[in-house]
Amino acid sequence: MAIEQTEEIFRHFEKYIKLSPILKNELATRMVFKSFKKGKLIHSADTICTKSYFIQKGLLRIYFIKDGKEITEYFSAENEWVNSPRSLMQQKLDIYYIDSLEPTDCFCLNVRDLVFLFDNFPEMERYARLSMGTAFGHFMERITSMRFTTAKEKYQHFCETYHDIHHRISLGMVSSYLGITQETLSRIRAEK
Amino acid sequence: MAIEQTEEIFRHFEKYIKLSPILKNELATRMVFKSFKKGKLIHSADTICTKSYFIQKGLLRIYFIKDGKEITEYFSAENEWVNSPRSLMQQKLDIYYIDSLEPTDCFCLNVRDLVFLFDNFPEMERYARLSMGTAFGHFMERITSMRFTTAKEKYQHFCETYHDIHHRISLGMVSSYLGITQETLSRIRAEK
DNA sequence: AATAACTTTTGACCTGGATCAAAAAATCAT
DNA sequence: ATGATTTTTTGATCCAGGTCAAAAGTTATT
Repeated sequence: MAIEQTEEIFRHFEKYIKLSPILKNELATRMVFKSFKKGKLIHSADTICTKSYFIQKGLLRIYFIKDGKEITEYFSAENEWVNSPRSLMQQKLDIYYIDSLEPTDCFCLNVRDLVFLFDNFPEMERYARLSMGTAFGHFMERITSMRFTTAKEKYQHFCETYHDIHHRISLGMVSSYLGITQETLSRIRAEK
Repeated sequence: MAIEQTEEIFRHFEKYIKLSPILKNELATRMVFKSFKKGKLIHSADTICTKSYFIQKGLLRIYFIKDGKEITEYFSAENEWVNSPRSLMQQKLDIYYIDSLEPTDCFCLNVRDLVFLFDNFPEMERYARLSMGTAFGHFMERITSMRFTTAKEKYQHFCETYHDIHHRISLGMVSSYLGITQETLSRIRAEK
């Protein structure tokens, strides 16, 4: 991959670890740049996940299907990794689908390269541990926000968490993310 | 710490990584065995968390206080690590308290030793990454179980998740964990 | 054992948000 | 552009679970 495109993702890594020139080179060699147009299915639940995507620009949705309806698990935007976590790490099937809500540019690493990097660069293990810690904190906040809060408070929390992208996402996707109905969310939005 | 007591925790590590004799020795040297009687406050929100506890036997609760009431974030029992995650990792204050719901025996590692182990044993980084992955999966399941489920289904999911300990925990603590009222939980339990 | 201090259960009532239905608005395809 | 499809809004009704209150049961203290 052209080394000039890697600045952003390297900056992301360097929030957590120092990148040696050797590791930078290994990363740049292994990452593949990919563009998806809006509405593309990037990963399906009936395949094992073999790739992890780092979003440079765009917006993806991770969802599963319950009673025939798509339920949003979460959204991912710029500077975040996206994959089907259990499927990727344990190389088995899981319930999640991933699609693009906007035209999206990604860096893509396949599972063999990930394993290589973890096996040969301890700092990659550290990066993964620390960045997962950050994600963990967000999950705990989300769990807190889902108990003991009204639908309106849930929506407000959502707008804070996804402040710069909440207006790019359709009503139905947001409502299933929050665990409320479309109708209720529509009324909440109307009332101010 | 006496090396004979470490069998269980070593077995836990070895679910994820291979332990070299050197690492075993470092762990055994640094871990301190601690016993808490029931009802002891193990960590308070007004201190920075400096220790991580691995439960050998017993039951701990992680909670925070909202509107003067204790809200259970989660429970931890045998073979699990307990700490105030963000407080421990970032050495800053966070909202969580930890107390013992039963007499509890733990292995205790302080933050300096943790840092030493992470700095000197890449396999510890890997262990942390992989075991966090497991915890992550549980959180995702919990989030799913909290949306689109009735109070009864939430309680059933709780009983499955904490199958061998759900009867050891008081009503109020369970209901705040689930985000329902005590009264509702009492009625659910009564009805069969 | 008696008293005090929690914890759980039971009852009566009320409300936030679900459900069902259909109109209005926005987006897409030819 | 024009009709077709999808998304959002609005309305009417209903019920799961919240709130408040008080009784019953448990556990701890002297």
